[in-house]
Amino acid sequence: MSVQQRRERERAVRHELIVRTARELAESEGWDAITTRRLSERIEYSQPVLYSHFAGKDAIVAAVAEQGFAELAAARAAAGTAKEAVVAAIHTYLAFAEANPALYDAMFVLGTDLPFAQATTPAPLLAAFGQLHDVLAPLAGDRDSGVFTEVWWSTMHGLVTLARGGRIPAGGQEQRVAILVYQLTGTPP
Amino acid sequence: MSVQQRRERERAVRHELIVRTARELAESEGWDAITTRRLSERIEYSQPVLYSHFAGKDAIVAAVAEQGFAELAAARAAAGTAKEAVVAAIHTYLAFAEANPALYDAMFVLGTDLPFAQATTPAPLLAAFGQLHDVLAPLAGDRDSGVFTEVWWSTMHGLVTLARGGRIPAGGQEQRVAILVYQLTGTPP
DNA sequence: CCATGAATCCTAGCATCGCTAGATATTCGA
DNA sequence: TCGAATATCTAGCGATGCTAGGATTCATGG
Repeated sequence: MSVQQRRERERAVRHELIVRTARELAESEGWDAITTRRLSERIEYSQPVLYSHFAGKDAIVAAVAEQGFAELAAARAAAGTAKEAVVAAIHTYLAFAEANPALYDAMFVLGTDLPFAQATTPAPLLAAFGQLHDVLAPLAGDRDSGVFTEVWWSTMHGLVTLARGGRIPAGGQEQRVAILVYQLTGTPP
Repeated sequence: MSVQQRRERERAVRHELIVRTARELAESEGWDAITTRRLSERIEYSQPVLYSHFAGKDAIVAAVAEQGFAELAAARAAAGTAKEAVVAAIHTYLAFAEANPALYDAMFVLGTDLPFAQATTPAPLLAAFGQLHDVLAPLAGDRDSGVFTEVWWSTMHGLVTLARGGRIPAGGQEQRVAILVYQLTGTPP
């Protein structure tokens, strides 16, 4: 039985190698540059090996995305007052997106058929949304805190994607965050 | 000289045919289903004809996007009070995105190398942003109205893309708009 | 009215893509 | 040490965006 265990261990290592390599490659050259051939070359295996681990390229992207959900959930910022918590959460979110653009795309832009807000939604994703909810809920007033969170998440997501696509100047995010905080808390940051 | 004029006219007609067909095809089957072969078959010309009109597939998408900018700018809503104008603008924007998902993607999601907020930015795009700015500026208070507009545009864009990707339930947009209006104007819609 | 030159368009092909079938090499148990 | 099962690779399929070069059409000058 030990043989099989070793093999499963080796498979798991290679599985992780594929995900890590895909992420590194995407982060350095963008998802468009990720082809199964280049990826297989990087991990020093042939193409079909990828398909013994994943159903297809989309599944690899999804695996990278899931890593991202876990990391985003883990990037919990230190919380002081309610307002400080909101400011910290916003900066954490935007910094995460800026530091890991390809990862962010895998999570929130690509693969529009991920199971979100469903029974099969990945736990780390629920955790990440839950953290944002916890921080924003105190500011919701008499409005539904879940919908309230969705709206402000949309704002942050819009800021990230519009800035990344060059639709709004990439440089002015601080000013926008200031307005965001003002709008949320009623006072400047 | 008349011959050349007729030819230019025919070229313009075919140019418009390509853009219109690409848009229809994208709207009915999604941009992923748009290939140069399928597109050329639809217009009943061979593939290379496309390249005599456009530098490549991206340029065709960009041409479709530019149509969208013009239409969005033309979809100016009737304005009453400042608040009514804001509510109308939000609904106009979201309705536009919902009615023309592929067009919206061409405008704001695909082709991240479009010239936005630059000297070469298409005039209809500036017009569309300017209209949004005119509506939102009265609510900006002491904050920069341009940045203020960018933030709320980001919110709407986030609502559109997250809902389209299934990240937030597609059904609850009305509730989110209500919160959006409340947050902007201080009173429920 | 015809031949010539240019403009126009299409056939055929290239490199690359995601993915897969069948052959080959490797490894383990008896 | 040998046979069987497992693991991996080579080779290839259909489809992609895009392009070169030949064929066809067409206006024009004699």
